[in-house]
Amino acid sequence: MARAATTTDAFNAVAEPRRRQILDLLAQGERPVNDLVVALGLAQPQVSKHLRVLREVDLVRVRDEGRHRLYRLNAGPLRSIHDWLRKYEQQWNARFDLLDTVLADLKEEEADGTD
Amino acid sequence: MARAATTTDAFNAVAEPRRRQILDLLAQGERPVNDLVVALGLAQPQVSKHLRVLREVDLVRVRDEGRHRLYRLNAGPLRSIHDWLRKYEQQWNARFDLLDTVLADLKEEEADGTD
DNA sequence: AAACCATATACCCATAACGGAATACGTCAA
DNA sequence: TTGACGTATTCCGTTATGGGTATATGGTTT
Repeated sequence: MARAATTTDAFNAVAEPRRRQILDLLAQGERPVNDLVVALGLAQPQVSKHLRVLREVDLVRVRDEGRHRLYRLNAGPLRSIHDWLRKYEQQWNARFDLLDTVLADLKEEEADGTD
Repeated sequence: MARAATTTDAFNAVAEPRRRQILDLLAQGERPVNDLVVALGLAQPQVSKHLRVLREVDLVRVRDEGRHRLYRLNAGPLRSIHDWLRKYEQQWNARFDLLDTVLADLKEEEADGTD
């Protein structure tokens, strides 16, 4: 088997930095493709392809306006990532390693009676 | 160019479900590889390979204990994901779509005077 | 030293990514 | 209708994935 498709879920879709940039831009409001092309400095086909991936995991929605296609953010699927991360929130400060060390030190002192 | 390596950053490392499972297991405490093998129902080499990826992005740390290698979680790098997500937290309820719709409706009514 | 246990690495395969370039499609203007 | 514009799709090449299986490495016990 190969790596899971980028369209599998939000985790995979968002692993690509350009796609995060696109979402960041769309967070400011609806935009046509060409706006994104300019803002990202990417070729238009690549942008369209990234948008397709984002559409497939429902991170963006489209609306046709004449010959333009206006993309907008749909942040909902990001919630699954946030939910998964929640259980780690208390651990990022690496406090636990520190705590371990401190506790070990205390235990030693207590055991050998050193000041 | 191909997809960014899984070892590029936490985003890519964590896109693989098995690796998230591994982190979930390690969240409960330090464990030797074989524990994970049993818990995941995966073959040992695959687990070692996933652990390598997680080590390379510093999401896990290792400690040698005789012939065992005890892996433990290092949640720090997850923070970068959380930080990126933060700007979207207020948008998950899709309230903005709703707002768009309402505003559009109001505009229409205002324009054509139809009740 | 030999046998054994725990883990890591090497090699193979099928799959798909991403960027580039060319082109197809759909809408609007003249 | 023809042409221009905005966007999507197709095809290509390079790269690396993740699982499978075999094997290497390192520590422990006898």
